[in-house]
Formats: sequence, structure tokens, C-alpha cells
Amino acid sequence: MNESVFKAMSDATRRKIIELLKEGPKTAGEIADHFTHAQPTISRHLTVLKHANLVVDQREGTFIIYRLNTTILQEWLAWLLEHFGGGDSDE
Amino acid sequence: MNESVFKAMSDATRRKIIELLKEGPKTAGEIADHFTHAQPTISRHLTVLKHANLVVDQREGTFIIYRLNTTILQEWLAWLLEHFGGGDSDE
DNA sequence: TTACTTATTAGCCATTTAGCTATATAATGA
DNA sequence: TCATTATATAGCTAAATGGCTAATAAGTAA
Repeated sequence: MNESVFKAMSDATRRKIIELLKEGPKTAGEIADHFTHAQPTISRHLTVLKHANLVVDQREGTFIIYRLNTTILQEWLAWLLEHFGGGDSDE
Repeated sequence: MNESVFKAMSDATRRKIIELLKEGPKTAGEIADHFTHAQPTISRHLTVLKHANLVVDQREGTFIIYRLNTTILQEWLAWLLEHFGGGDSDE
């Protein structure tokens, strides 16, 4: 599993962005509106998520629309379950 | 969900320690033997895991035995599934 | 072209992180 | 008590992180 996904998911702001994008695609501005951070700060979080391939972006006029890459998220969850789920030594 | 668990799990060395402890309790030295890092480095990783309550330690003579706190690990996985699992907007 | 809007990139700073070596602590046994 | 073993803590450094403001880019429309 790609280390960058773990790093991306280890920040509370980025996890909240992921949760927002679960509702559906959103522009960078719509995402930023949910936080008190400065807008460039959110932009950088989006870049981190993009490098982890957890989100994809697409320009639409002056807007940039972000959407969740559900595949990566689900692969990450599957990896976690495989490595850390179940299998208690005294199960 | 406690932020410290995410931070603890975001490091590859610590995840490997967790995987080792899934096999059963181990002393700090046994754990350190699985890595090329210096012993104090592993000791510090164990402290991070301890503060996240992912492991517990118990002195046994000169040894200190670490064991997994499976409850926390499973609660973390459950939280992840609840927040990020399923629920694709186009499912 | 100019002005406006949306968003990113650049550059800075403070804090955290992860590694190391050296030192300290705790338990045991001679 | 002294030595040995197992482990943690202290103190340092380099790199990464996350925040900010200021500047830049990209698109639209007058």
C-alpha cells in the first residue's frame, strides 16, 4: 500500500475533505468554505490528496472540480482490514 | 476517533510493529531485532504506539513485554469503515 | 486589453517528526 | 556492592508538515 495514502489520511482536515467529497464532487472553493483555514491552505491539502491519488481534479471554466477516487480509498480500507483486521491471536 | 491513532498508524515502521504484535506479545528487544534502526529509535516508536493506546507494556524482570491493544485497533478500523467505507455516491 | 473571479504556487515561519549517539534507569546475579 | 543485560530518556540534527500572506495563472466577459 502506498505510503502517501497513509500520510494523506493522517490529517484531520484532509479526512474531512474526503468525507465532503463522499457526498459528491465539489469545487475547490466549496470545499474551502467548510473550513476556517485560508483558501491556499486548503488548496495545498487538496494537492496532497491528489498526489496520493485519493482525489482527481478537472477544470470547468474558472472552477476546478474535485472528486473522490473511490477506488484508492476502498483499496486502502481493504489493505487495512487484510493487515490489521480480525486475526486476533486469541480469537 | 483519536488523532493520535492516525498519526501512529501513518508510519511504516510502526505499522510493521503492529503486524508483529498481531502474532503475539514480544519484548522490546525482539521487536527491535526485526528492524535495522537503532534500538532507541524503536523504543521511541513504541512510545508513540503506547500514547495512542495501540499497545500496552508490562515489565517482566529486565524485559518489557509489549502487546497489542486489539480493542483500539478494531475501533479504529470500524471508524474508518463507517466514515469512508461503502457509500459511494453512485452505488 | 482590462477587470474580475477562481484557484494555485511561491516564499516564509514555527512545529513536529524520525533518526542518531550518549547517558540513565531498572532488574538480576555474582 | 559491582557488573551485566534490557530498555528508556536526553539532547541533538535534518527533513517534513501545516499554517499564513503575497504573487501568479487561467478563464470569462466587458
